Amino acid sequence: MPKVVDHDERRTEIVQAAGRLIARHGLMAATVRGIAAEAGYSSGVIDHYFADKDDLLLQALAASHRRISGRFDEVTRGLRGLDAVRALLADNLPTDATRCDETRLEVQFWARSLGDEALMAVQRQEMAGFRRQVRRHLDEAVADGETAAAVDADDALERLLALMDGLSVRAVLEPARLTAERQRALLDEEVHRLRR
Amino acid sequence: MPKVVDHDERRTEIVQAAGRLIARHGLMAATVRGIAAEAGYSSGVIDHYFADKDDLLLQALAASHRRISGRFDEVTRGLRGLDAVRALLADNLPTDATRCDETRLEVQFWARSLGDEALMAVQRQEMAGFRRQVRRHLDEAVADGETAAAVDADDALERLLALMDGLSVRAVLEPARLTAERQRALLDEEVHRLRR
Amino acid sequence: MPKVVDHDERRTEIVQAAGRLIARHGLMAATVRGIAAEAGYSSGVIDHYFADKDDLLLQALAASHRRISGRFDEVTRGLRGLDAVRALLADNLPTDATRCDETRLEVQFWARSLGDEALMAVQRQEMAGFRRQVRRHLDEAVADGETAAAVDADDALERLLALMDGLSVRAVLEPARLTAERQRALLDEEVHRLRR
Amino acid sequence: MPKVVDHDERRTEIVQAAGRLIARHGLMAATVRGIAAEAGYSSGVIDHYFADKDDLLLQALAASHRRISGRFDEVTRGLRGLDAVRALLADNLPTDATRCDETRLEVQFWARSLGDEALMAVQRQEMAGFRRQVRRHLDEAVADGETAAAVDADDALERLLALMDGLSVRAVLEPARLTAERQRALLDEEVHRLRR
DNA sequence: CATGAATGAGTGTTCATTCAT
DNA sequence: TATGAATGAACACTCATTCAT
Repeated sequence: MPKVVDHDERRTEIVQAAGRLIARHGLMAATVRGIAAEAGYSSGVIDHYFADKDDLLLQALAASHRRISGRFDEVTRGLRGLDAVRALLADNLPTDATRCDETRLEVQFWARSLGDEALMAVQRQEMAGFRRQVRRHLDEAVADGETAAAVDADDALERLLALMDGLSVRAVLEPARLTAERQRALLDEEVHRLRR
Repeated sequence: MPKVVDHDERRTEIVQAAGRLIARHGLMAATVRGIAAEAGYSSGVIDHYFADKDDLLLQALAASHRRISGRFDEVTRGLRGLDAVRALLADNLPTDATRCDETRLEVQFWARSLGDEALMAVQRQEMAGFRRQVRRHLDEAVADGETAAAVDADDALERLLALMDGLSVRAVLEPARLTAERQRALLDEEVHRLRR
Repeated sequence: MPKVVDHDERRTEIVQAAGRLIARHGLMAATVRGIAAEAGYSSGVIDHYFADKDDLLLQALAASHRRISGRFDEVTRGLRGLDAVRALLADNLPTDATRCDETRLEVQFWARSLGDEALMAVQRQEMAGFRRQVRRHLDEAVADGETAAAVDADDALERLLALMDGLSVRAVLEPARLTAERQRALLDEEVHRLRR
Repeated sequence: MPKVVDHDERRTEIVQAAGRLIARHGLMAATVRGIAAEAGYSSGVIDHYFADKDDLLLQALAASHRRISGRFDEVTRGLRGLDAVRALLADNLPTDATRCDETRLEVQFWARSLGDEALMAVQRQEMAGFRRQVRRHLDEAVADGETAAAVDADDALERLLALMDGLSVRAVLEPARLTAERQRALLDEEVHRLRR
């Protein structure tokens, strides 16, 4: 009778351990041994649950993205149009420990993607998903007549996403200068400008 | 009479080779052997010109920053206020091969800085320098009565820099979506909004 | 169930391999790769059992010293006073293959200690331990009235230890000239002179 | 017209620089670059005056031995028999900075010789020369009726040399414990015992 | 004659990977 | 299933050596 182990649960444990390490010390410091130790296992266990290290890292990225998108319904509940847009973008800013970890992890993978085509392809898919979400709510705003006539949805979307990413990266590089409140205020102001 | 070699020129040669490798394949792929080979030398040559790999990498970052700031005078020549602000920010966008390399390299060092306090300190200093430059021209704009009354210079500065960084990172991650023209148009629009 | 390996036994195995290499070809020739090969393993195995090469080398020295002091009880069993002194000193002379290796290893570490303060400190502690052992038996001899009245224990101790070291180093440098018998005879004569 | 350089003088300069480095920091730390720098030259100069590094090191050893034997006439002037023996041996003890350097260098080469047959052969020749010197004076002592009847010249010689080497190595390993006076006193006592 | 640029083999070390248990 | 022993390639770095100038 084999030992009963919840395979998925174990994978999740390890993936989260990897995520913590990447977020806190960077991809360079995220060794197989380190990740296994962080998860409370020995290094060999990685072999059971992942094809190789790249597989594990990719799953750590996917898990972070899943966690983020898992909050979408919650943060946009009852909202539509610009309010929903603002909620989505604000939720992505590194305004607390969890979101800082997410941003820091994201920046690590941005860097790695630039030298890894396969990873880049994954990243683009993930980004496209988020873009569609925001776009949908932006279209609602236009349809609802919430936005000024001069507002071009394509431009607005692109600028908002860029602002979100720019604020995110600067906030994790200089947390002292960009407090959570400041980040939100700067983003809110940008959204506010779209209103008629 | 010793072999005639311009020490600084050779350093520059190697630093640029390092820069190319970092920009194209990432810091992870930038090995001492690889950099030496890219420069056309054997690995041992690094020992002559740099204290260690970290020294070389730091100089590659510094060289990229020097190159960027070396263009400041040129791009802002004859300009002041918002025109100068726009020129500075636009010059930093990855709108051509050179600037793409600069941005890609920068993203690599962002990631590494998040796990390396010493590097982070260097990065912050460098960022502060650029910030001051932009700020100076923004203050000119305010002094010249170029900006709308409601414009807060601190907020404007922060948002512009965030937008620049966000556009930059998005552009190198998805060059097909964010053409040079698009980047500049989005930035220009943001600057334009500051005007009275 | 993990692969069953006696961790300490494996360490000992590698430490002994290191000891052999050091004794036979010197510290300079004792590379990590060479030691691992001598032990019958690949180079990476060192990483499992030792913090670094210095740790391994230090353990090789400590093991040699432990081996030597492990014989103390045996060689002095039933002896006291000058007989015990002679037994201790004679046991340290390079009079057989094992003791030659021990002496050759010791000379390697003498040399290294002269350029390495940390190692020197370790060496001095170890030497002090042996000195105390001999001293204890010398004091017995004095207390038992075994020694001549003119004998100063401090001087006798120092001269005996110096003679032992001098014979040892000469014997490994010129094994043909200083046979085991000769070494013992020279030492015995020196001990004999202490008697009343 | 070629630059006029005293070839031998330059060699001597470099050899002495090597000797200083070996004595102070050990053979391991005596790099070609370091030796050249200590001598005030660039590393390439070694190539002009020495076949290779081993050649240079060997000459550093030879120079130290020449220096020592160069003092023989002086220290034995007007002396014969046991007085000359004592003078020769005492002159070899590490009783001042110069002689400490000589001893420290010697210990380095003892260690290296144990793993290098060619060097060992050289060392044995050098040691034989010193041995003959001491032996000659010891024979004088016997011929002069200076020694006790029971004294065997072979044994006495061997023990004196061993004592000298043992005191030397212990003195450089623990300079605080074995002062110059102590070394000389211990040696004198041993010589004294030979007298009738 | 002297320099120091350049080489490349060798070093200690790290680490993803494999696999017997 | 989980361990951690073992591997071996890759890494940064050191250094004796060569040689154009």
